[in-house]
Amino acid sequence: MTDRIFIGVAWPYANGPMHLGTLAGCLLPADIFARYHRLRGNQVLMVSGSDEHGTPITIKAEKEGVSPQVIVDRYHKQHTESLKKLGIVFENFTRTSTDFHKKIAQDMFLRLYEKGYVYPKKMEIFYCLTCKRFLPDRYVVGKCPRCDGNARGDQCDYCGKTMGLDELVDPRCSTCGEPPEIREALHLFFKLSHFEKQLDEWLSDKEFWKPNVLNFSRNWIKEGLQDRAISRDLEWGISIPLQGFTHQCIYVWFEAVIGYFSASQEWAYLRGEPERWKEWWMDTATAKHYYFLAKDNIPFHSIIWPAILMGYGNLQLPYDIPANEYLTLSGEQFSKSKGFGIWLPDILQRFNPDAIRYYLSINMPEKHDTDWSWKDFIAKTNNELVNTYGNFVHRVLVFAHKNFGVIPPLGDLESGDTEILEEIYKTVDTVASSIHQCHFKQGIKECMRLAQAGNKYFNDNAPWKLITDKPKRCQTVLHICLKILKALAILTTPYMPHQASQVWKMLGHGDSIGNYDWDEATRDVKKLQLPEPVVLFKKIEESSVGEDIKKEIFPHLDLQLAEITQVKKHPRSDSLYVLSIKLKKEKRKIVAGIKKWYSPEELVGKKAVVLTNIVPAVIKGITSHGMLIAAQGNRICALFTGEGKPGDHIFIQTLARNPQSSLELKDFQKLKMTTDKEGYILYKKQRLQTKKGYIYTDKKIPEGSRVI
RNA sequence: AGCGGGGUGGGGUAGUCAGGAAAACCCGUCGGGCCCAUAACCCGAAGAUCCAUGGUUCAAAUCCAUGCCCCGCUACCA
Repeated sequence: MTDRIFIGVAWPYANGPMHLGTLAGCLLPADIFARYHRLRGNQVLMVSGSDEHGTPITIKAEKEGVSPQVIVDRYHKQHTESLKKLGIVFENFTRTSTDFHKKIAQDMFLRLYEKGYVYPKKMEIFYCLTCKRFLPDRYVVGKCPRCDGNARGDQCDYCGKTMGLDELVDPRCSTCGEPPEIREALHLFFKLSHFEKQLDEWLSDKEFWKPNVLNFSRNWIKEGLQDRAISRDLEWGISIPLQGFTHQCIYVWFEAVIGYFSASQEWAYLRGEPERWKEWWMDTATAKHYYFLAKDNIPFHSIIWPAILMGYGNLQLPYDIPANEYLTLSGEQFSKSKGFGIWLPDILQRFNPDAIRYYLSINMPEKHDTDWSWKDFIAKTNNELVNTYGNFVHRVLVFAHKNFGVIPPLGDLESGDTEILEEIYKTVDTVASSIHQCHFKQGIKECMRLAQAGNKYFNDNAPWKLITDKPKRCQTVLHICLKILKALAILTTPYMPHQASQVWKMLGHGDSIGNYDWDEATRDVKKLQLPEPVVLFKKIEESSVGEDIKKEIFPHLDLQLAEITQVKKHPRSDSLYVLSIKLKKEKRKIVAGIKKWYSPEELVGKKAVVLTNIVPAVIKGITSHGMLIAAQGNRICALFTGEGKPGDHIFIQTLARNPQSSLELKDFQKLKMTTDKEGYILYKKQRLQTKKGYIYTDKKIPEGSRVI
């Protein structure tokens, strides 16, 4: 019997291009899952869309001097194109700015209001007189009353103190810099607290969830659910359909999740069967709802969205939320707002989408954060995808095409044959159950294992000898190899759909692999004419990511941002200082020869770049545990500084950090780093950075100055 | 600070929830085979006190406790 599978994918925000993390954590697992279920003959409804409302989009539009609509149109189009290239297939990928969504979001809002789950309450908010708008927390900056550090909104960046609006010292609007005033405003609150018990009960039988998702959600409830404001003073959003509130908008987190519901209805409407969505949302017996998202989004889907659905009544609740962890880049986190990451439109231009899908599948952040490293991407693509898998497909097809031209018949079986045949059947089952349980990494690994077993089988039987000695036997061996290929084509379809259909064609099928189901993987191979095979995947040249990675010593450096806490003169030298510096946790002493250029007053409190893993050196009697990095040119010396906290790592995007325990000075001196005309520090034409931004000199210095 | 994740051969990971025979996989190193294939494929070898200490057990990488060290979140970013 067929199941109905609803798949909701977290809505990518339309203020910039999508990055790899979204693909790895949300889109790809969802697509694998959906494709698998479609192959299984289940009815799949997979929806998502661009999340197009909210302040960040307004701000971006203002910066560019265009209307928000221009921004969201641009990125929605770009998102759609990226998805198409990647082969991520939705039943409906829509956007939150449609009238359709607006109407349904407002209906849902009203229904909750009518049932008493939404109620008005007064609250205090910052209002900027210059910008003429209310300011969300993150758009107010000021000083922390406790540590005097920079604080944003209701929390101090530095010491982490949370505070009320009135506690923030010297608050400023982050856009115009003017002090805002506190205004009282009437807002609408969602009565989340009302659903506490109901949610707890609903979660009680979710033992099959990923432990982190379940524990996180249960803890949230245990700590007590607070009612949340769901109205905002914005012009860019869905207006609240209530008298007295029409100047306000529905808060985006509230409105965006409703998109799952509206996108389903829109899908039904667009295909001319406007009632079909009910099969997924109201037929609670057969429909299962899955949501694919990243860990930061868990409570919205495991608490708030279910509460909305409960409040609305009679709608299907999530069945599973197999949330993923994060994908990091060279060990640092992706960030859309900081512009740090790998963007889908960019990487799709450079690499085969199936290669990207492969690497992200085998390296998926299912249980913990995983790292996208360019080096590893190249290694896995070349060694596993190209060599093991691609070459197996190729050698079999080339051999069969050259010697037979058709798929040869199966003769008498030997023991090795039955073994490999069983291996096929076993793999088909394990891949199925892996995907079924959302263990995507395991599934693709099983596919690779079968390809490897195929290689072994091919080698052991040496058909290139059999072709002259025992042609009949050779036919059987090749028949079995082609059977493996057929199974692999089906099994890898969810992971790498493009190559799968290519293999399918090369096996002599005149029709699309899309016409077949999962069980086709084990059905007999027919005598089909084989076309001329072509290569599936080409190796990635190391130069295509721009670096000679192997001899690279840059990754061995452990460069960190350090705060200088104390400056003393070196007792035995006129040019040296002894600096106390603070890293993430530890404190160190380092000796630096910058007395000529900096006074102690200038240095204390400064953030500077320090090489922390250099072998400690005794300099005129004092041991220096690290080395201050500076640029020198034309008799000027400058230190480097940048955004971030003490201990933050400094790196470049294309090389993963891999610090050695101790680095010789001469190794460091081999590296050529220079400054550019804007004062950024370059290594191999790339700027060094923290995750918060680039590293730069603290004073003007000639372009091309050596870094020492 | 609070919350979450992690520490497994030289590098990268799996295994840990439901404790049990030789700790699995990819890369790298060394040796061998093969030569159909994208200089690819196959076999073998070296290499791990599975972070530390203590505990539970006939049996611990796996369970419990404590400690050390990394990383992330606590931003309307997946």
